[in-house]
Amino acid sequence: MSEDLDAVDWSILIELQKDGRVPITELSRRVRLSASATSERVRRLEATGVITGYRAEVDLTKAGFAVLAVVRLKYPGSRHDPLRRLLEQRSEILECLRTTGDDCYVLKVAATSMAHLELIVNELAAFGSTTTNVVYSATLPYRGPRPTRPTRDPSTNPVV
Amino acid sequence: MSEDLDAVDWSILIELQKDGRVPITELSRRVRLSASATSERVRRLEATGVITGYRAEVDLTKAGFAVLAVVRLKYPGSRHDPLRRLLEQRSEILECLRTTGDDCYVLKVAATSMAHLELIVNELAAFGSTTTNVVYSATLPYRGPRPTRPTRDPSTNPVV
DNA sequence: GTTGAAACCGGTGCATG
DNA sequence: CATGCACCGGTTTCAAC
Repeated sequence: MSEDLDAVDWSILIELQKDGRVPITELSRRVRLSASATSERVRRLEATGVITGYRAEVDLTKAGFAVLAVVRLKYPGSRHDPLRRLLEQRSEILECLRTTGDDCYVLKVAATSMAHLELIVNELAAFGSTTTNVVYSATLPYRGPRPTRPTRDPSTNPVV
Repeated sequence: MSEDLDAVDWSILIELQKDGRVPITELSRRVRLSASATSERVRRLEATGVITGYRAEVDLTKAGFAVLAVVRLKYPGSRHDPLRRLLEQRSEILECLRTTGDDCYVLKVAATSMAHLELIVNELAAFGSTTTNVVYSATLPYRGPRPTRPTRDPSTNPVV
């Protein structure tokens, strides 16, 4: 399920997450590797699915979405198809995570106005009770994963 | 604050959000525009900040993060600097949104194991009470914004 | 893993309509 | 905004080490 990544692989991932369009020649300089070796590493990261793709990042406000909200949905039923259909139709729903806990789903919703947000939340409320938090600002905008130094915490005991 | 985007601009944004590396020539075919006009549009979207950048997308599981969680933080104090410092240090925290409501912050945390997650949550708990939901799966993985047809909902009244 | 050289695209700039 | 062309930079592939 998970791939073995060495320090160089991580360097490459960090650079490509910062700028998905750096030329291989420039990337190879930054990771201190030859262009051909760098190229091969990137090809491998793509082939093994570590890199799932390259995307342009769009500023929500500039694109007309003045309101961002996190909506939690408590979904009593077990029939999840109707919700899936709503996710398809409603492009304002940017992300939907199924989670443990009382709230089965956590959604990220972009709206052009509070009235617009109300509309979406109304549609979601048809499925269960919702809790909405409007986002003031991204204290930390989404960033991709970075390597972890192996940690050993003495206060934490094994599960079994 | 927000830029005026016509249908062609949105076509371009949709394509570049799907594949941030499509050649201009291919992109121009998809949006049915000449290469030079397409190039100029893209340049403008970048210059006005609608497109904030291009990023490689990394699969969390393949990168060794078996556990993803949404952590909400109820932060009683008003001194937010210590939290900012933690966000800097802890690369496992992928995103942090400041929101309205009882929970001041919503964070996305990637961990290699439940023990690892516990470690991070312990650190966050130093700031306030936390609520953690572990993610089963992304019912809808993050997707960027798409255009909205102007909606007029009769059941919704103006704010003032 | 490195280096170097070739062939191939793709992007940019410009002129024209 | 479309078309065509020349120029240049980056990529890919291949060799040899």
